Amino acid sequence: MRIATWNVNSVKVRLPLLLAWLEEAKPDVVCLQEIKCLASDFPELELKGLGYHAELVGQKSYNGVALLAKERPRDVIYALPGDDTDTQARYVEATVGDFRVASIYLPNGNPVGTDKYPYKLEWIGRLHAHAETLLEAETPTVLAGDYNVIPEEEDVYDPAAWREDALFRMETRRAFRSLVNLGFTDGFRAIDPSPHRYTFWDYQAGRWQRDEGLRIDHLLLSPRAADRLVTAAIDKSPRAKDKASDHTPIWCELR
DNA sequence: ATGGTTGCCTCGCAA
Repeated sequence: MRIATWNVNSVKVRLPLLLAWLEEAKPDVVCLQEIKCLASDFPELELKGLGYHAELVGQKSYNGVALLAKERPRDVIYALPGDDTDTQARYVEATVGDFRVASIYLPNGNPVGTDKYPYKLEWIGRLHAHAETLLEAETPTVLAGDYNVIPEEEDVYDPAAWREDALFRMETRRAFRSLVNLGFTDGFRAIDPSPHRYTFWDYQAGRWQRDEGLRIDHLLLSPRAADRLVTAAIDKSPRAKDKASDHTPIWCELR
């Protein structure tokens, strides 16, 4: 089972690239983030044409996550539990085959010093609590998505410049580490330990051309999923194309 | 050099 995650930064704009990549990479499950549209505007028919079922939670202009799967997803939940007042479309989770898979768009949190940052920390706290529940079920689980967290210095081109950013400051990294320490494996890192492997490059200042990026999209594997990990990779090819997202897909193969 | 770009029912905001 090949499971991928990709922040597409508008599914409408990215649809030609997305369809081309699905045909080439043939993932069984794809978690999308920042679809930036209502469910009624989601290109369900085009994706069905390539054999993908879609489960999603949409929102106008911002956020929005989807889960695409060749097998029909079951037992879908459309929000991260723990706060019924949170209306931001950032979480969808379902069972595909014998895996539980979540598509996650964790809040960015910038600028630090506004209410955006405590919202990010609270969101990670809710994810931590929910992850504990998921682990108790002992179903092989993959929490995939844009975490907006740079885990280590080697995951950013200029750690000093990013030290106080919401994606990298110590409080953020500690919260992420605490989530991982519940027993998850960073699926990409388990396969490729080399530094400076990025999943995001800012559109500005020639960051892509200079390979000055961030590793902020992650596949967190529960112990039973990690036991089945065969390989994982970042596919940089979509980032090089015209009309690219600022993120590129990462995927893992689980036997 | 506080630059630069993309996407949003755009004229500011989020990333």
